[in-house]
Amino acid sequence: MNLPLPSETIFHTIESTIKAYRKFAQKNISEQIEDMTIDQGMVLLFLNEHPDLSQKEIAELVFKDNASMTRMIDTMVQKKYLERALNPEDRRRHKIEITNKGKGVLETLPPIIHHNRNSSLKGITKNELKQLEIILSKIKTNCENI
Amino acid sequence: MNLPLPSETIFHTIESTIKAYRKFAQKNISEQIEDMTIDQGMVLLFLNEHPDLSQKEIAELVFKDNASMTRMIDTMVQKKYLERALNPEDRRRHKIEITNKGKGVLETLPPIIHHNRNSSLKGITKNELKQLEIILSKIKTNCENI
DNA sequence: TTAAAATATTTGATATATCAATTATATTTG
DNA sequence: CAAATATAATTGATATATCAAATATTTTAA
Repeated sequence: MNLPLPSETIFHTIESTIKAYRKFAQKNISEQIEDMTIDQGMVLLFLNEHPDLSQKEIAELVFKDNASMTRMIDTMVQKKYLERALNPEDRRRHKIEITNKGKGVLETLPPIIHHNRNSSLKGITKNELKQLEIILSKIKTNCENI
Repeated sequence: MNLPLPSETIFHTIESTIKAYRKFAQKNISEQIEDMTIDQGMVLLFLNEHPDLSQKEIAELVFKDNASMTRMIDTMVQKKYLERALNPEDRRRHKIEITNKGKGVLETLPPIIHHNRNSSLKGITKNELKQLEIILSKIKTNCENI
């Protein structure tokens, strides 16, 4: 069969790139904010912009499943970044509210993230980014429509 | 600050692509092999090609840390895909051996993986793949050298 | 309008991720 | 050589991933 090893494929490159970015980004966040993961930070950013998101919707935005999101929000509630309130409009959903501590993080986080994105994309042209987007989207579409 | 939401960045695209591929690949594997994850399959492929790999080396190849690899191999030993033997050359390392059951998987797995890679890359030119590789490597390098 | 189906969330079980500390063995250095 | 250092693997603690099943509520349909 002579199948190339996983380490010789583009999927390995994709995976190693996103892991390198996550590690880099996490390091820069941890230097300034105690006890805050990238994913928790993203949850805060999304909720800040779209306060009516349900857990399920947040889960999709950060690529988690519902069960993981339940537990992630449990943790963030424990750490006082979030509070769960009932949603009178639909009592199956919870309204997730950002606490003052969470709002504090939302002051500190954006410049860090801005720096993370900028420095990891340094030297990459607008056109390259566009190409990257196009090619990756093709792969994604292939995986989803077969 | 007006920071774009994570969902509007290239990192989101990268992440969603690799997740889509993993989901697609896992589905195709699960249809034919009971109880086998992509990562476990990769461990088998690497060990088959390079039988002297240490746990630490395997861990790097599949992007896990040592602790995860210890437990992953525990699981694969329990499921009879692998056996741990002592390595007389260096008794800190274990020699990981593939069982007959593991060898059976190595017959079934390669055509599935070949199909996964081929169909997810359908319609993508050699040149596009090369571009993808180049651009991602730049991002990775940026993340690792700052 | 009530029964059935759908939806959002939670929980349980098991695997994996991650960090720090520990153990066993090898290597280096004074 | 003996002590210090380095390396490979394990373990403990906690968080997250994933699937399946359960719960609560809402929507749909007979």
